Amino acid sequence: MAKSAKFDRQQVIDKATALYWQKGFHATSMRHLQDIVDMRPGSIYAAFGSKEGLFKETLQNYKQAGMSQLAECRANSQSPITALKMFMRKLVIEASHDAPSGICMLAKTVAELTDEHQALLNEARRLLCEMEHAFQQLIAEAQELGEIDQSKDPARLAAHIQVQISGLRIYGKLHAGDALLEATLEQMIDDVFAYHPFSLFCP
Amino acid sequence: MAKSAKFDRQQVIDKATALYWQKGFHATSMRHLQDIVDMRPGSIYAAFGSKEGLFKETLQNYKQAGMSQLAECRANSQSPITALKMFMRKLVIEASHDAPSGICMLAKTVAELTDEHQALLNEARRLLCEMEHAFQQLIAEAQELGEIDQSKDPARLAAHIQVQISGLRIYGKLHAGDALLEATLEQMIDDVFAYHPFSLFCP
DNA sequence: GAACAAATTGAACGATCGTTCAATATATTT
DNA sequence: AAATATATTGAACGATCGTTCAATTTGTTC
Repeated sequence: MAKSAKFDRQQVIDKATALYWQKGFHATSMRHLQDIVDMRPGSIYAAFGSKEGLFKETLQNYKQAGMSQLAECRANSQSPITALKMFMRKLVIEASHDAPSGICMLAKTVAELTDEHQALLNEARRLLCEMEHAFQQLIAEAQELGEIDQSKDPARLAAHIQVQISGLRIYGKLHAGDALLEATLEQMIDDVFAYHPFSLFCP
Repeated sequence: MAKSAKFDRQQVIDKATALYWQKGFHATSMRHLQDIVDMRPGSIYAAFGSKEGLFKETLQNYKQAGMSQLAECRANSQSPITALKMFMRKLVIEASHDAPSGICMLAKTVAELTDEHQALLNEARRLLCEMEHAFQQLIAEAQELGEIDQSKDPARLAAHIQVQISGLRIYGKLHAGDALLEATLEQMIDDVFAYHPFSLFCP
């Protein structure tokens, strides 16, 4: 045995996640990263391998945080649909003020990267698909509880949620600052669950 | 008088648009741009001022092309709703194979940029809002024709379209390569107009 | 065809990029 | 306390970044 690393790996990844999330992969420099996490280049490269390696870990960290939030919403809700709605509100409305970027980090990465960084692009895709799958499970649970028609395809509904979240978050950054933005977003989120394909009463 | 520029400005802007659209603002280098448009740095800077200046022109060019496409859809359709649906299909489905990026260049720019490039970010916002306004006009026309309930707010419906387009295009790049992707996208576009808030029959 | 004006060229600028590595510091083990 | 092993440091690397500008080319005017 010899000395062990003195930095807190999770804290470093959290700080790196915030910076990457805010600026995107290409606009984030290793210099800036070094300042934010207060480590010298050698230490960072020893711990994470490369700019891409660190980015990949932040993507996974971001997804894990999202999963935790979703689980927390479920724990604090009586029904899976209420949980999903609460989760959407957190992402779309709260995140539009506080978060490093109004946009989902995974969606932003999918939008930013090209074949030139296939590995990272695929990782972001994979993680976002896992989020979609978590939505699907929540929807299946809602079907068992009779909150959603059993005949509907949970994968379809999960895809619908995915589309709404991405679209609403882009829309939120597009109209950031507008007086009526929050009310509009609230309304649109409510509508997602009040009408097709989620409503029991509307075909 | 003296000699006039020998390059075709529109051709140059078109090529620059494609590159910026594909790679994003930060990942596009002036070197690469020089190769693509076959001009030396001095000429580019004389004509466009800076990397940001050229990017701004490509944003405007991209929006103009989008407006033309929308007008073409309207000209080839009997109803404004059909035109809107045709436009969405072009953007979401065709663009997912051919286009430099599956994502709308304006939405991608809104997602990518931060306060650090306020001017460009605001320009992308402004242009995307103009697209939204064009949707709104088409929707108002549909209301006059009785295709949509007069009581509904055209701005609301236009916002809904904006959200769907952004969301679907992200979703398309997320699931690029999936066998059933196209069918899913087709279905989702049809559903946008078959149910709330567009349908006459569903509340 | 000489004089002029604008367009084009390409070498070069300083700054910053991601990354490396020999030197040094510091825990743990013997 | 000496030996060992790993972590940390920070200067430095070559490459590339966006941009500039003196020199040159080229078309127009007189």
